[in-house]
Amino acid sequence: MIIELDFNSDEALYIQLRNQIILGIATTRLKEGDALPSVRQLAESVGINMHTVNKAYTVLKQEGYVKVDRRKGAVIALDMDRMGAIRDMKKELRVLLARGSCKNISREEVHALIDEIYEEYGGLE
Amino acid sequence: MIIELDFNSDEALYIQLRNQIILGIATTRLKEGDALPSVRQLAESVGINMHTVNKAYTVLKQEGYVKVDRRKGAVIALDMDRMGAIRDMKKELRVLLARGSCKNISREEVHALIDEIYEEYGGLE
DNA sequence: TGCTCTGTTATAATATTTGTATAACAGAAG
DNA sequence: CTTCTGTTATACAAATATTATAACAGAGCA
Repeated sequence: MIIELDFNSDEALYIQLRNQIILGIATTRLKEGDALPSVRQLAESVGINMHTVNKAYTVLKQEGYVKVDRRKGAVIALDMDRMGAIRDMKKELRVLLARGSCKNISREEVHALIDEIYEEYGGLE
Repeated sequence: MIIELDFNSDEALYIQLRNQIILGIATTRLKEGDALPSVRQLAESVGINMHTVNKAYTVLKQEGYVKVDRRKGAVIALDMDRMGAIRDMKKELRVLLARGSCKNISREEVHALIDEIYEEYGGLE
């Protein structure tokens, strides 16, 4: 999987990494059981420090997207805490929708946006 | 408007402030033209430093939610950059939906969540 | 005029976060 | 026995977040 970082972004590098890997899982480019590159390997290929990659992997582990095997490295392994995930999503949606509402983005437009994104990534379903 | 901060949150205080004010606008507790408390006043009432409040106001200004008048203080004034707002929302939704998708949250469930939030705040429409 | 309120600006100090840099360790694979 | 994993322990630099004082100009008001 190709990973690209924006070094001028205000988003931390390890967060960008995390997000891209989650996107990869959602779009089935990464599947349950797939191994991620080793921290050193990915660090070198992207041009950042090993610890930054390690931090991304640690976050992914804590959030239930990968399990880390000392021999194989990080492996996609989804832990289904649906309740927690829904709670988190709702909390973030509240602010996101409020921002949209202030900018005259209607409820219908938000629904449409979501459908658009689901169609962008055919595999996201 | 009552503002409460979580000092144990991993969210920066000025971001929490920003979010609560945006929520206030979306739920019509704050309306166009309403004045926010002065930086010193709000800082004291919440128990934080003046500069932290000032930073929140500065961000709100940059993002087009308030205008700052030297005599009246910060006043709700929405600048309608719908295109920009939609672009921002879409970008954030992509990651949010991907996270949900990994946790087996369906497209329909996301739609339902959004409707739930809109109904929570009757005034958000 | 003088007092008080606004945001603004300028420093400074401190703590936390982010990212990098080396280095070493234990466990597993070959 | 070498090489690959992740993990851990430091250390350091840079940026960010928060607090702390202090002063300034403009406006409101008595």
